[in-house]
Amino acid sequence: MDCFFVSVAIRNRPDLKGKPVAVTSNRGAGKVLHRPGANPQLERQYYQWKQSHTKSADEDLYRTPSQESPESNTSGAGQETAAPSMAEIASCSYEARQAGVRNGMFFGKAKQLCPSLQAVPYDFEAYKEVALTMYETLAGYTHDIEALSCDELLIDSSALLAELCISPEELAKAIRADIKEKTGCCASVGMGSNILLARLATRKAKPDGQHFLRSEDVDDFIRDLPVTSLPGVGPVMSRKLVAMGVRSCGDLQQVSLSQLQKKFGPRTGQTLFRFCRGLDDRPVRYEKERKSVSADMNYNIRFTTVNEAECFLTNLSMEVQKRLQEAGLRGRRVTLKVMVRKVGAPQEPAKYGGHGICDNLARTVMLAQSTDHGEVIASAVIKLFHAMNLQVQDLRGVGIQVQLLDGNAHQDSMGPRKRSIKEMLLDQGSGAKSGNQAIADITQQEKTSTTASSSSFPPLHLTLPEPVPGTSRSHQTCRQTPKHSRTRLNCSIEVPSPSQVDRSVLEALPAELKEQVLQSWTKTRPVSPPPTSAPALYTPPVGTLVLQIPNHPDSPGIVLELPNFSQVDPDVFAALPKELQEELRSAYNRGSNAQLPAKILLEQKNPLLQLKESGVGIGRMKRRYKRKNANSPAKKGPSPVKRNQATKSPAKIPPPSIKTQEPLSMMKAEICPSTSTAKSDISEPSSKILPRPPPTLAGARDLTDIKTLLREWVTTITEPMEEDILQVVKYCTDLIEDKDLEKLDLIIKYMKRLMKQSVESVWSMAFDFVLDNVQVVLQQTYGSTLKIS
DNA sequence: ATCCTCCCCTAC
DNA sequence: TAAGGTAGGGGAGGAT
Ligand SMILES: [Mg+2]
Ligand SMILES: [Mg+2]
Ligand SMILES: [Mg+2]
Repeated sequence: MDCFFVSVAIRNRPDLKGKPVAVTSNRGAGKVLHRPGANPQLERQYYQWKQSHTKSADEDLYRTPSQESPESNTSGAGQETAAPSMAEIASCSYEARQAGVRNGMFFGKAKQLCPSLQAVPYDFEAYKEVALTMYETLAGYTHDIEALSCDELLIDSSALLAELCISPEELAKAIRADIKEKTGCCASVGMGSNILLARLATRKAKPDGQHFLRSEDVDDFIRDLPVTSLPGVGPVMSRKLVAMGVRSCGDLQQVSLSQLQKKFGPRTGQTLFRFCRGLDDRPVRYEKERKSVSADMNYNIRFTTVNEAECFLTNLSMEVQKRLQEAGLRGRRVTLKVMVRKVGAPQEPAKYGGHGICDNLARTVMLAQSTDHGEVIASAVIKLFHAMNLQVQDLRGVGIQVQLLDGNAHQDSMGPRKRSIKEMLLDQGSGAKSGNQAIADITQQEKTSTTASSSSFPPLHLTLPEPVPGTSRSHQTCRQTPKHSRTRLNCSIEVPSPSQVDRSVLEALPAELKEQVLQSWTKTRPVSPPPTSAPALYTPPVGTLVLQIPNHPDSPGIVLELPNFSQVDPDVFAALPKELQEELRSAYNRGSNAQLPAKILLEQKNPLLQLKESGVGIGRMKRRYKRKNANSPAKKGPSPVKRNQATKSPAKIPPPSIKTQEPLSMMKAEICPSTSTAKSDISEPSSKILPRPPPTLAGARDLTDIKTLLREWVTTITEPMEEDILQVVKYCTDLIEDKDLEKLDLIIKYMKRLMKQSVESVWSMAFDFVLDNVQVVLQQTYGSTLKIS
């Protein structure tokens, strides 16, 4: 479904139809008050730099469609008061796309591209209603449905087509008309003989269309598709493929299976090999067992004390408890995932409350038995949290996951009752795969007026299909068993009584829930159950759609597991890599994720040591890198920045003194109580008032020292680490703040000489990165930039 | 070999 | 201000 949110939003806004529209939290102008010191370019350029320098040799290269558009406005500089809004666009209309607007784009930038862009707010209740109506409508045709998201689903239509004796096109047409009538939104339908082809066809069908990709046309169709069209091929794999000279599916067909498997692993290699030929034997899975339940919050995470963090973890655990219980699940494995401000990244990212540039870490623990209790989860994650030894004030995101869910867990014995039934069915279904079935992938798009009342069920004459998909056999067999056997199957999962059939089925807006979780930790009220706001209506199991079968009002009904809503239109992420979202997840964090050696644990418990190290902000991290590198085939030499810091003795606890004595300079804010010491005097907010010592880079302050450091850095290392580059940027911008432009100028020039003449082009790019950021800050601060000869 | 853990990547 | 969520697949590398 593209622009689902927009389609829903303009259902009742005929004035907006045909206009560029975006769903976003920013209302209107696309400008916000400028926050001094915010440097929106840093994160963007960091990402771009990363992207280009990981792109291996090939340069010119393929860029994924829709990924590029000229932007880079360094503007916004002149205006003291207004900065472009960094609210993300969750969904935008096709008219907006025409102007270059993309899902995931910042609203401020979108406004520049498309000044007439209209912002409309989220409306989760309406999404629920439309999604529900759409599923209800389709369930009137068949139950051979796999729900992919609130706006997208698969239908195994083989049985239905056989039964109705109509063509796929006719079916698609009928379905689309029906959905449009009932929801006021348009749906697109793609059809093919397997899931892959149906999906590819859907892409072609959009917007507001349908396409049947016939088997005999597949070869010609697929040959010229970019590899990114294939499911499972995103930006990273695309780059890897491009590096091998593979850009299109046709190119990919030329690569041998063994080569693909060698490069991407046995499973992924095989999938690539098959997909690029249009082959796919995955069955449509009517019931998928959920494998994990989780809750994450990666914005507005700012803690100053361990207690706050623990409190938040507790509340988040309660949220997970709630989701587990709503789903009727329990799990035995708990994972804590955190985002931690990357060393060298700004304390506050340009985006308000955003997580900025981070490292991701995750730790997992096995429970004695499965649980759905928030307290148990909380105690587990708090232990994990302490084992991670983080600086609480650098925490930027937290997530808790529960896995190995009851009923899913056992591979062999027990648990499988539900499973084996399903697999039996699926086996039969997939056995029929070879047949002529069509799988439809429904997509909703546009919206007109009428809102379908979700109450009245269509007295459809369409007969329900056989419970078992596909098999061309048995016309009669199925005829008798239809809904009944399927219903029984579903009953084994969860059948709320038919009375609640109507709404409140899909999950509530996560944002609201999170808001409360956030509120509650603020109040440092440790145990109180999370204020389940709006406990208003009774809610049947989350994500479950209960449907009454048309001509059988007294049947128990069927249950479709619907995917949860996330906060954004599912399409957002398709266009997202360009924006900051993906930057976070992308790869660069090798090495920083290693488990902390026991020794570090000791250090952390020593407040004195901790203080010193955190004063510079990189000591602790550096040691981690170092140690990791020592164990694994090191690719890069140690960074002089590191070495200067504290890494002298690789294995021993470093003498607490060494380099760290004076320069507690630039990262005042980091000089905070240690993480693990439960109590420690707090001295932070006052830091702004203190006179600021001159900026330093890894402890070096004098020009000569800086130069020496830089020279050592560039000459002894083949590939700079991101965090070191960020350190340099930080240092340079500190110089600007310190008004020491003369020094800045000298250093920039020195760096240019060093880095631009390096044989490694990475260094040249690193310089560009640094310079770009320096210029942006200069522009913002002084309205002009540095001239570099 | 097979598992387990810690990721990364991708879809929506 | 902004509200950057949720889930699954699978690879790398170590443990068994
Ligand atoms: Mg979609
Ligand atoms: Mg937004
Ligand atoms: Mg793809």
